[in-house]
Amino acid sequence: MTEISSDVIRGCNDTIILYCLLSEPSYGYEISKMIKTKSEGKYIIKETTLYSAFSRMEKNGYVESYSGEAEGSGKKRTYYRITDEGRKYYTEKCEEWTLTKEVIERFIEENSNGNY
Amino acid sequence: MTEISSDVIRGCNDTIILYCLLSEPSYGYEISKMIKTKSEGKYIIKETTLYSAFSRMEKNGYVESYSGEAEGSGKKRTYYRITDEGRKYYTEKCEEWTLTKEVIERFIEENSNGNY
DNA sequence: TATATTTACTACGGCAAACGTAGTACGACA
DNA sequence: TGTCGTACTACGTTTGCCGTAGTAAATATA
Repeated sequence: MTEISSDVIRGCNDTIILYCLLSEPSYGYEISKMIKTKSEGKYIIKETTLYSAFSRMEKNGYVESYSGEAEGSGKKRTYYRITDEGRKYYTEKCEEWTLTKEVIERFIEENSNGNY
Repeated sequence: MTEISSDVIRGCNDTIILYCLLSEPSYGYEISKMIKTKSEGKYIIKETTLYSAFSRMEKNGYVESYSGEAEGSGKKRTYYRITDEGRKYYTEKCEEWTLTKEVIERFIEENSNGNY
């Protein structure tokens, strides 16, 4: 069975993560669940990929981290909040995706299984 | 102005190049022209990217090279021909693209310029 | 005729994102 | 008591893209 291409997704992990932060701050584990759910189990982001994306994006000013705690317990988590720069970056990435996708599709031939 | 994402294209260069070889063998310079034309100038593949893709794909058995000469002159060129394995690989890559694209698009928000 | 541009590559090294492996630590559950 | 889920961190490898540079022949331009 065909699987997600990690080489294509490579250029989109930042976009995917930022999407998950658009409405409210979140943290690693929750985001990985969101991605799994939203993709209907088709894409499961690797932990190392996720956390390295966080630190890269924080360095670039697209997200900000703060320490919060899980409800009930006093356990700490690192939350991430998207910045204005991050929103701008997300928008640009979406435009870039649309353009790139259109170009790539000129070189893609859908198989004609669907012929009838 | 928005440009092609080389991080997204990264996973697709092999597919793009193989597409150019589907109908007949070709060589580096011609393929780079084909890509530029077919993408309406939006994607210009780097020479190093192209030639390293050739050697990688030849190593993997997706293309075969042979020495031919340009019409008129006795100048030599290296032509590439897609193999059966290469065609299979191309088909798989297309399926993978379609699946990956569908997943990514769940995390993309088109800007609403087009609202009317 | 001299020079620049186009054609057609090869070699080498660097970079960045993804990923494999491993390890830590705490809480819940059985 | 031990396993599973949660919530990470550290470290090193791989892979594909790309910058720079160089070669060389053919063709266009001055």
